[in-house]
Amino acid sequence: MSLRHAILGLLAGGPASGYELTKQFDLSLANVWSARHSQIYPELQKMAAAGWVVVGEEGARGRKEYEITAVGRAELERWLTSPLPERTQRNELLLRVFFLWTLREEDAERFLVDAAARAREIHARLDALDVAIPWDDTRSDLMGRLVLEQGLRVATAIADWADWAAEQISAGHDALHLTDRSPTQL
Amino acid sequence: MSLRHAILGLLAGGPASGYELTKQFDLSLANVWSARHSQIYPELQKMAAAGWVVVGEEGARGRKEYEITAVGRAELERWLTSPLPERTQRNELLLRVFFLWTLREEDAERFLVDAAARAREIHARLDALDVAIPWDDTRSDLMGRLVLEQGLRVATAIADWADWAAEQISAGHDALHLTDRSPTQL
DNA sequence: TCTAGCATGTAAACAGTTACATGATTGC
DNA sequence: GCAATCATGTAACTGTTTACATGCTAGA
Repeated sequence: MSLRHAILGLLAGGPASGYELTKQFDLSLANVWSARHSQIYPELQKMAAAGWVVVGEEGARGRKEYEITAVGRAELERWLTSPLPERTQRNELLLRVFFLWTLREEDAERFLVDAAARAREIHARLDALDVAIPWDDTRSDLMGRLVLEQGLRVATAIADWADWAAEQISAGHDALHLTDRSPTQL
Repeated sequence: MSLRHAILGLLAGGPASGYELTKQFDLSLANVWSARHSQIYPELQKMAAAGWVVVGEEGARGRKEYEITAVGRAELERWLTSPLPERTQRNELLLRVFFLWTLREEDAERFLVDAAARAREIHARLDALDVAIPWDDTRSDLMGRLVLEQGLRVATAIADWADWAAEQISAGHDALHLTDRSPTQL
């Protein structure tokens, strides 16, 4: 599970309350990982029980500030240097593309044209973010820029692919007559 | 939820048992969606209760063959033509990159070099798949090729990004001295 | 005969989302 | 006084993984 490590990573940047962590998931981490407060609060309790974090200052309105411990830092490092799990990442866009043969050609093509538009929207949103953020030359901001750059590159790749894919489909419909289906194995 | 729609899509290609569907998730759909038999069997029961599929032939060893119904086909079409949900897709690679500033520079760089190698492995695996599959000119195989092509393009984009990112990190360490961190907002 | 693969299921645990629930404080 | 927002939690439900559990059949 990565949620606890995401929290650990955020706390490595300084102590924070569950409320503040929730906001960081909605802002900083929005494009990379998401978590609701209803998941964060219980997780912080488990992490405290495991000794990865401790409650430091308790402020107004029941505010509890969590700090990362030495054990927590060690766990964060262990996680960062352990091999990435190679589980299949689910991709609903591609799942749908796989079954696009069941639609009429024009609907399949529209799907891909929409997908291209969506990818370009995401690119534009990330571009705007990049401009809006007052990046400095800290190492943490460098990493933020690296993350954003991957977002931009992948969005571009997907937009270009979707354009190309839409063409492949329309190329089929005025040239040869393709049959409806046959069992496939990707 | 997409699992039931993935199953619907597979059954649109012809009737199949839970066992056969499980194999299709492991083979055809491996790069796009995953599901275990322990999720598939109960899901088929729910789909049958909803009238999306029916049990047709029952064969040896308790084999039950499921067929998609007209209701199921309508639901598949509805799903394919409905807007893609825009939930944050979790990305553990980028999550880790975000916290790479907590590592020593050489470890952060190694992380990215490894990420580039991983992306190239994935690319090679997909390339091999492409060659191994006896594609025909059906519409379903066309869609399979589109899916595979996106995999190749995204893998390339990530490999190139990771090379570039590793350079950005090593560029930092012999030039200016970056401070350790400061609050960031991506 | 025995092994591999066919074939189906359930249970427990974990992860994540949505909804419910409550109360304090700051600033207008 | 009231609204916004700070602040924390729990419960119910859905989705996913891992482990448990069982039995049949074809072929070597």
